[in-house]
Amino acid sequence: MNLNPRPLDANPLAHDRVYRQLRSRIMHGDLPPGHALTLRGIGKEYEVSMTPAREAVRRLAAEGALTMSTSGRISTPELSNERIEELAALRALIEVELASRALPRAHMALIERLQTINNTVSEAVAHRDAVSYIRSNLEFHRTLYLRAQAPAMLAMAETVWLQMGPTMCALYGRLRRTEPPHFHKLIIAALRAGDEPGLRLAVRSDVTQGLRMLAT
Amino acid sequence: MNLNPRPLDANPLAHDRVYRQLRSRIMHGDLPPGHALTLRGIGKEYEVSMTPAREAVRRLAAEGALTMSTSGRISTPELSNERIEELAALRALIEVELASRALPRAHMALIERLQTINNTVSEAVAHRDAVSYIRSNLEFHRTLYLRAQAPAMLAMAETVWLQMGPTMCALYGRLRRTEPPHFHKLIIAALRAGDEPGLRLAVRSDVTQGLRMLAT
DNA sequence: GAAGCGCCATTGTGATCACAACGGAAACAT
DNA sequence: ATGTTTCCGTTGTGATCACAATGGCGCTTC
Repeated sequence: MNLNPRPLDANPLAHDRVYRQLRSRIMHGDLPPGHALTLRGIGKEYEVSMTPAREAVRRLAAEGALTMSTSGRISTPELSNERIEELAALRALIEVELASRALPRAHMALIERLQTINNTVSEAVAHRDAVSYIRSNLEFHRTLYLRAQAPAMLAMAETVWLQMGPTMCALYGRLRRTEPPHFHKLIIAALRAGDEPGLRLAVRSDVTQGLRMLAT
Repeated sequence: MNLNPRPLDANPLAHDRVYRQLRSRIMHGDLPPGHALTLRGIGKEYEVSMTPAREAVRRLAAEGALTMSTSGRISTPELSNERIEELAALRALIEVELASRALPRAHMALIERLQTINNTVSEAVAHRDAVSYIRSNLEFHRTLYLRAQAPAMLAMAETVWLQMGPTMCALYGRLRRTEPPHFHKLIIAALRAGDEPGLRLAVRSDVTQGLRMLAT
């Protein structure tokens, strides 16, 4: 019998560890757009050789989280306004569907968890903590969408988040206003009421609102 | 001045060449679901070492075109019915949007090209040529969506096609009926008439029709 | 005949190295 | 001062190798 020789939650593979840590940094806005990376630099930072670093970079590049110049140089993407609009439209399409699918499965415990996460979002906004804001905002959305039981769709949504990570970094770095997350409250209210059209509108508004700030 | 030392359309990089050829084979249904691949086998087939083969495989795995077992074994994905339903829903969401964005830019030359491609689709169906059918069907959709000028959305749509490639292979391999592509004609008619709601419905129907056949 | 067991060829992983191309800066010329 | 050229350090690419884990196959046993 297979006595679980590998603890699935603690994968020791180097390339996977590098991938996950880099991905987290990019998605959460640690790296500004156009930031250059090198395979040897990544390898040194995570104490691995070039090989796993290359695999992690290649994987992230395939997801659009990193771009490679024609000569192979690695950097975070600098998105054009047209591409930002596209990604926002994709967020709206996919996340509205995910929210809609999560609605019938949303019970009280989930709504309370969202409430708690949203308090963290509010605190982050009040303290002008950009990193904490991005992280808790994504956690809010992911917690809701996990209930949709649609892993392929969720993966697509996360890919879009990943691509927008550096741009979000640049945005919230120069953002000074402190606004409470109004649309999150609408989302929670629609969930409580079981109001599907209202939920779709609230999610769409929340996603689109971010776009307006990104338009340069 | 830079005298274009590298012809961009003839990239000699080995890993990219392997990636493109494998991707094409997968998307066009050359490989059945669950088909196993090995790095050394790929390297031998394309006359490269394991390193470029690994990069190509890693990239395809990141796009969902290949799956890797916990021990790293490589194979084409065997999709569950739930995942097929998800992917079909994603196709509907994204492709309807792409078609809608292409509509205002669709001029007569494009419609005639679609007509020509659709004739090839019909011939493939009549001859029960599964490979030709999948290829020309994808070309039909891609030709339309290219007009949307939305590369990020098109990339997402192609990623979904890629994930469904092996499943389509299994489906059309055992499909015996010969049906003319009815919804393609509706799409062309809606394009001619500038009928946006009709176009959305036709694209959604065309995508969903495939799902019904895939449901086991 | 079927289930359990052990062995070994096969496979992915990661490190290292040689190499060619790129990019930036310094040096030069105008 | 500006534009050009040269040059070298840096970077990605691909090949090769050692290694550990895996999984299939044949053998054993009941």
